[in-house]
Amino acid sequence: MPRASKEDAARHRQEIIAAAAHLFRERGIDGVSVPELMEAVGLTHGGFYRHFASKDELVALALDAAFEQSEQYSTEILAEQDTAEAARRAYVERYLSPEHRANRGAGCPHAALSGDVGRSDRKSPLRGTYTKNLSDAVTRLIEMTPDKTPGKARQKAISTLASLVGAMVIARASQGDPISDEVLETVKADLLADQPKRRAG
Amino acid sequence: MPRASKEDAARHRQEIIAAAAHLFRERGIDGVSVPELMEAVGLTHGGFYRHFASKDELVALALDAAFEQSEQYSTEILAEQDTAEAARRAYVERYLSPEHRANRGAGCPHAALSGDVGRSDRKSPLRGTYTKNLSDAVTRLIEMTPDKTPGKARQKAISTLASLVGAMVIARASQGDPISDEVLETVKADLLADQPKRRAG
DNA sequence: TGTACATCAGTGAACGCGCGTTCACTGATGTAC
DNA sequence: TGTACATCAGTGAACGCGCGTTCACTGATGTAC
Repeated sequence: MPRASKEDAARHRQEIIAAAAHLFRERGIDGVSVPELMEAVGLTHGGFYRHFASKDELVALALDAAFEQSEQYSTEILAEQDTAEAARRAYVERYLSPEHRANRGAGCPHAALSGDVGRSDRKSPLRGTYTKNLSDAVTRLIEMTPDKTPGKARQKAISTLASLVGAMVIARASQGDPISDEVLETVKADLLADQPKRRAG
Repeated sequence: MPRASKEDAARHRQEIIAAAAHLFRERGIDGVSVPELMEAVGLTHGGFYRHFASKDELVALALDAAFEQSEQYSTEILAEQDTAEAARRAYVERYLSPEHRANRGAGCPHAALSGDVGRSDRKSPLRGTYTKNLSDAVTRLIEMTPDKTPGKARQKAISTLASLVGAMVIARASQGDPISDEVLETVKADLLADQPKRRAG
């Protein structure tokens, strides 16, 4: 299969990025090799460098793609629900579900790749991609926060994100043990409880 | 340096485990090679297999050592403080500090290694080590929870752990950007707020 | 306590392997006329 | 629209490299007498 058409080549490029976005979340960046990625889309490894200057370049693109997919997902939830409160409830419930725990490759990039990004070089382009998408994730969570007091909504969004990511990371590491389900259920109940968030009396 | 004494050999073994516990947290399990580990304690790589059957065996021992160190740390805090509430406050403040964010290698194993454990083989011995230490961490956090109602205390401990781990993982991935500090500060404030946790009425 | 010898912690070269990357090659695609 | 040729997406062998691991060797340690 020499010389694919422009459209085929463009499609291949997108397929490689999509496969990388999935596989990197599933097995970590170092856990997926260039030959594996190319095989995943039905090509051989040699052609990789017609599309990307290096694996690092693909990593940045794949991280962006993973975040974009994740953003679409939460946008859908927001559109499906009538109120911010309902959207938040639906989001938290799906986020802390056994399905999300099992489905690393299609799940939240924060839960799947924050560890890898946190270890990457301080001036790696991954950092910029990550922080930009972190801010976007917070913004989307603010839209799901009923309390629209500017500062409060942002604080609640950030705390919610931290709880979600922490719970998922812990639940995945302890998967197979009953404590894994307990973590998901407990944090879910905590996040969905009617929290007045101000002093009771 | 052929044939070290029994005591030297035993000390070397502990040094290798300690170096691994530190370096694995800092750079990830795959990010540290056997030659690097041996060099870190002043030996050459060949002698590694007089101490451990494989790198995997060391990984399990190092994970255990990391958790033990972390447990000692929280035991110290508990001993230093007069009340459970003060211990919880001190623990949360130190956990969500810029120092802990910077000091991956000596920090919480949940924040540093949950990702790696979550990706490891489902029947890897790492899993057992992880879940055992997760339960212990929850138990210690229960001791720091003022509300001693059995169920409530455990729920709060689990939620607190998820928030801490999530905040640290996100803060490390976004380190260098102002949002990293914001995450630490916001989650800290949230965890230390006087939360009645029941309906305000 | 002193001597003779076996043990084995540590050395460093070497192993097979898979990694990221390069490159000569192929031949359908895309373009110029 | 048809022909001639340049382009370049994809192939597959090959590169240097570092990985985990093995192994023949060294010589101080530890033991038996």
